[in-house]
Amino acid sequence: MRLLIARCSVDYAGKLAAHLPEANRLIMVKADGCVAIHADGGAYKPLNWMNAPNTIVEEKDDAADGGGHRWIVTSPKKETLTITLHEVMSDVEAELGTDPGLQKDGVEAHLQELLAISPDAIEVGLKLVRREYPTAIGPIDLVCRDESDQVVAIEVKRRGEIDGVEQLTRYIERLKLDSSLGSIRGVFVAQVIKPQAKVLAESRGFTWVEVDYDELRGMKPDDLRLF
Amino acid sequence: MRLLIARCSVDYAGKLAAHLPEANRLIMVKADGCVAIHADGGAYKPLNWMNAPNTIVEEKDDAADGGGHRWIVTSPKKETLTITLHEVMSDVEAELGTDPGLQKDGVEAHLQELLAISPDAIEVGLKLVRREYPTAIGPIDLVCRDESDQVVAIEVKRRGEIDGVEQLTRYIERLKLDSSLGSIRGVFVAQVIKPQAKVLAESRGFTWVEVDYDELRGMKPDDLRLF
DNA sequence: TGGTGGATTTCGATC
DNA sequence: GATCGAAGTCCACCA
Repeated sequence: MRLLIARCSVDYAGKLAAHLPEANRLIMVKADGCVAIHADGGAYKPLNWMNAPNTIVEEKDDAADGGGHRWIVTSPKKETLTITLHEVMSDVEAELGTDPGLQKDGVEAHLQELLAISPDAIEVGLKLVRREYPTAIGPIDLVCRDESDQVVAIEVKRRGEIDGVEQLTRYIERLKLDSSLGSIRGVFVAQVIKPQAKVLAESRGFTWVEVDYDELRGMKPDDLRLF
Repeated sequence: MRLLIARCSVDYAGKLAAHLPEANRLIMVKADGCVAIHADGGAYKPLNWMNAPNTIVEEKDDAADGGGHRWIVTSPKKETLTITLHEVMSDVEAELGTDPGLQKDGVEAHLQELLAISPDAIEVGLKLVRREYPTAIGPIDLVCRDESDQVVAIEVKRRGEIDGVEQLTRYIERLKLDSSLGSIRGVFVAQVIKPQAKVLAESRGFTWVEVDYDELRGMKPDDLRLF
């Protein structure tokens, strides 16, 4: 990884066109050839970047002031990032090696897994029929039967938004084509559900449930915990 | 901005739980207090991060090997990032100042603007009735009338995906409540439309059109160009 | 390799 | 401050 702190200006031409006026910034070049240009603020997203694979050409540029030079980064997809270096304040290079990677716990997949084990957390008496129930337009997160044996289609999200309700709507629509299942109802489950999504769910005749991940995890055997 | 290259291990507890085993990485601390931990590859997204605002506490940690120390980053929202530094290979600090920011050209707003000027690019004979046509569930990008004077509702996206078709569906549904408009049809317009979105659009009775941004821009007066 | 859906999405506009 | 939609989204999974 190479880290350059420099006064620079930048032009990008590719999926759109973008320009950065001259200012002090960090230019990060990773081992895989990807380039990112960071300002001193604004979350983790760089102002401008080029993903790998890239070819980076460094050229002396007499036109640039301060005897500067210029980096031209090009990707196979006709994208170009042009970095004009006006003044380099720092230039550090380091070999980091490959990263063992990130272990995660608490994403949607885990939530779905926990709910498959404990459907009671959604609604008392619910029994799992199938997880990832296949349909022509994609799998339904959970399909259960309630105490009165009615089929219940369940869409699980970490954060419940309007898209999730639309998704559930399409699934239910699809399930209803299969007359052998009897009448079907939908439940929208998430850790947090936005008000608009609640309203849309209700207007579609679905119920919604907000569940607590830590409580759910407390319900399951410890050996399923990652750490 | 402070840039630390170090052998470190990291734990995050917040919206989820995550762990990074010991390895060499870049730790970036920006002026606004946000922290990002980068590996030497993998686009611009860091392995782990904490957005501003944060408080960073550095503590000597006799438990850590190599006489290392530990950074504890906490946000007001009960998130915690714990960075254990085993060995610091480089430590650079620089004042970058505020950034003038990025100028963009070619985003959805520009596409919509261009299509409002040249609806012919969508379909010959189309005439604009209104841009951002208001409805109770949000504005319709473009409402036009075709050569036979039928009302045409148009949803514009940079990239056409299934969500955009759903959006158009809701708008048309809404417009049909207003009987004064007569019969209405929908057109889905984007620079690129995914196959699934094409199929869904057709099944909803909409037509779809892929338009070329550069060609469109060629049609409009030069003074509207940013650069 | 391309399509699809999730994300600690981030970011900006608008209410 | 909450909400909503766009994004050069990134990313993993799966066909």
